Amino acid sequence: MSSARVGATRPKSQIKVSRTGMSNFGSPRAPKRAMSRNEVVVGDSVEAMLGLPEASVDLVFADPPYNLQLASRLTRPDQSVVDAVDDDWDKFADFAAYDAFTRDWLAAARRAMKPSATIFVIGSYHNIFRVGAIMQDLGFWILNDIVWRKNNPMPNFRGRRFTNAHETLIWAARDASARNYTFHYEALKAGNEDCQMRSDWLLPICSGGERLKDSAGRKTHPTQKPEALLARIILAASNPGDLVLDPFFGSGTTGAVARLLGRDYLGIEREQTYAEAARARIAAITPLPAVAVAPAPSKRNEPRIAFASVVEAGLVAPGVTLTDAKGHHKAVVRADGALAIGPIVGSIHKTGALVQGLPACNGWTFWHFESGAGLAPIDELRAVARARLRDAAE
Amino acid sequence: MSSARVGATRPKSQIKVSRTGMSNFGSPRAPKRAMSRNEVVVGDSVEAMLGLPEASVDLVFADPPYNLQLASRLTRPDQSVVDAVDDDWDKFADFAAYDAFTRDWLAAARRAMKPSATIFVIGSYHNIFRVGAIMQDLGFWILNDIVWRKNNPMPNFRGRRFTNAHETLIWAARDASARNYTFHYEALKAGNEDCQMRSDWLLPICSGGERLKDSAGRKTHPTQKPEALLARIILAASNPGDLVLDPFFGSGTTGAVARLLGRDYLGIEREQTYAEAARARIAAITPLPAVAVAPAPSKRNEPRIAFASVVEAGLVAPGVTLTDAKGHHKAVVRADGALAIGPIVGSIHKTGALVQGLPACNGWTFWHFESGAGLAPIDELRAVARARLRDAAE
DNA sequence: TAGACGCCTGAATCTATAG
DNA sequence: CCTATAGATTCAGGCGTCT
Repeated sequence: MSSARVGATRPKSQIKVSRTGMSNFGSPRAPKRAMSRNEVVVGDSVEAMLGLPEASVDLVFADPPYNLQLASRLTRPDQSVVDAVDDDWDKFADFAAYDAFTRDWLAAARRAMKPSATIFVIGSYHNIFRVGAIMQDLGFWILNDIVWRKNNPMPNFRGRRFTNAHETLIWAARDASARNYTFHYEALKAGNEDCQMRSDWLLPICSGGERLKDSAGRKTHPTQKPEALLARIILAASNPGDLVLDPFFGSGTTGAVARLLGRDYLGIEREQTYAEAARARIAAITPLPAVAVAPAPSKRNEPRIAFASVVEAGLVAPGVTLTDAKGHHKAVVRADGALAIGPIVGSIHKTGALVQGLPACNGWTFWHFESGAGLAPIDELRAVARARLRDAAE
Repeated sequence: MSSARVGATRPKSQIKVSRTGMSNFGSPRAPKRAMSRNEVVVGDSVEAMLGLPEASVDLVFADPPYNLQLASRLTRPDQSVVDAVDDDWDKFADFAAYDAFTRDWLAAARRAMKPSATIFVIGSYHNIFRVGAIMQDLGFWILNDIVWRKNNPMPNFRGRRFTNAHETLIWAARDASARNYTFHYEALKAGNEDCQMRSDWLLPICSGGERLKDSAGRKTHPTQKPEALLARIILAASNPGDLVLDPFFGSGTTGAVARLLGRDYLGIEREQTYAEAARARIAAITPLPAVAVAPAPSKRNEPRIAFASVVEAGLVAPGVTLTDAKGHHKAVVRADGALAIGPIVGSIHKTGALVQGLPACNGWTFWHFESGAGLAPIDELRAVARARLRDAAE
């Protein structure tokens, strides 16, 4: 079981952290080396991703430069100066240059993704529309756009716009045909008052003790993302032991949360200073015990059981009459696992659909048997069969 | 005053509603005719917009086809069929065709916009990224992206994605240099618990009595937008008497709300059926009285008053000493309306900035005078001067 | 020690007008 | 176009200090 790889089985001292920069990453023509995990590579994102084996990554989180195009300085009403993102890495000559940059890194990320992998890209209105269009052009299949609503955003100081109170994430599969991507629907629902998790997430910005600062108290990275955001992403769309790639690693939130949650990570960061801060940050993380991060069991992942095997196992005898919950419809269990309604014979699903006049029906929940304590769905018999299957496997 | 044009001054019988289709709208070479208002034009959006005078529109709301790319029909868990958008107007051969369509209508809309006009475009993840990128390419300047959070979205029936619980609006000015666009910041703030309006709006979807239905109970239009959404947009970004253009008029929500709020509208709609439903809907609207829709007064729009004129009016005598709210700093009023601090002479703003060591200062709120009932800001004297100005004008 | 109070800060495309 | 100047403009939360 993959979650056995986390926690106590992977003591801190065995975490390999490369201090050699990007020496292992050459041009695309360089021989492919074995997959490296749990490293922070210092270097260019595109080059580094092209050095990875194709189809080797389970999940990508990317927080690319936003291309903010800030013209002048901004002061608060009290005349204090807003510490804006004016770093060189956020400067692009024009939209064409930003688009070319975006196409390059997205194509390289897509190449490294397994066919079942998905990608999350975060951005603001300055860049997210270009990013999304290019993703569609490259063949990514958008699954959702997600809104990170900030409960404590910076206000609009001039009163000329709406408070910019959110950022946007695009969640996409590698291809339109991908049907086997990881999405822990049930776990998210269980953790959300038993309601489906929506596309709008309310989370505070990264501040307080979580925010990395240097010895002088200045923030280490201007755009550090909150761990809660990464935790939701990683829990939703990956399994323990999966490899999470972050091509714009920055302060390393992705790596810190991946390690906490028993996932492997691979970070790429151009700035040596950020990479070093990220390594130290991640090294200080104690992974959660495996039991805390094991994927919740979900109906979808349960082994499939034929009704025939329920009959074969003696859990219900051939000849027994099943009914719907209200006893309106009746059908007889056949020895081959089909049901008979008079001359009509069909699966539990087909017969259930037939008597209701519907195109489809889940027979496991529609048909009931007399359990001794009243009517019960035959799904309960399936649960017993599954439990026996598990016992036999151990 | 422009708001005098609304309400009782414009009785229902005078609303001109064209029943002649797009006969007045020819090729761009056709002679420009007088601006038409409060009409629903049946025809192609691009052609109709190119027939409008340049720079004639104050606000654009556009709800273009979303290019949903639905592959097959979707059923709910109870097997009922979801009534999806599968109309011909939402079918495009590929992204290139959708992009070309989008460029055309956005360029035509931009041409019709006054330099001070703004545009709202609504979409979902299927199309909004392409729309936003093309808007930037055409020279629109994005002011905000706005998230319409639905408190009652359709659930995700397959449990393979997050509930798609929002749609995205892009709010943009015609040009990056536009500084004089309409934005009723104070009114929005006053209606939002005295907090600035954020970029995430929580509104229910259009249902119940608001939803247009035909005699058989089928919804008239598959994507009718809620009036509350349009009301917020129109109230935020237009003034009474302004012209609001909607190139994809559909069921006419834009027109109905514009008429209610004392704005003029111009709707363009390709389908005769929708246009007729929209006309009937709008005709049934009674505009609100002018006083209900008059723009709230804002400090920004008050006439400018020089401190010299406050002195000349005898509201404060030369030689009087002003202080800040805590009495730490002192300055003497000069006969010419400047302040003196020892040998230093400057405006109320410059001297206020100087004593605080700040680059700027609002002298009206910084400097105080002895009012008899304690210290009061000289802004109160300005208010008196303004009131006298108003009285004199009447 | 708990609460009051003030200071600081966050991915920001953040003014209007006169001359 | 430009420059100079008037003057309008912020919310939530963390943290340190004071009472």
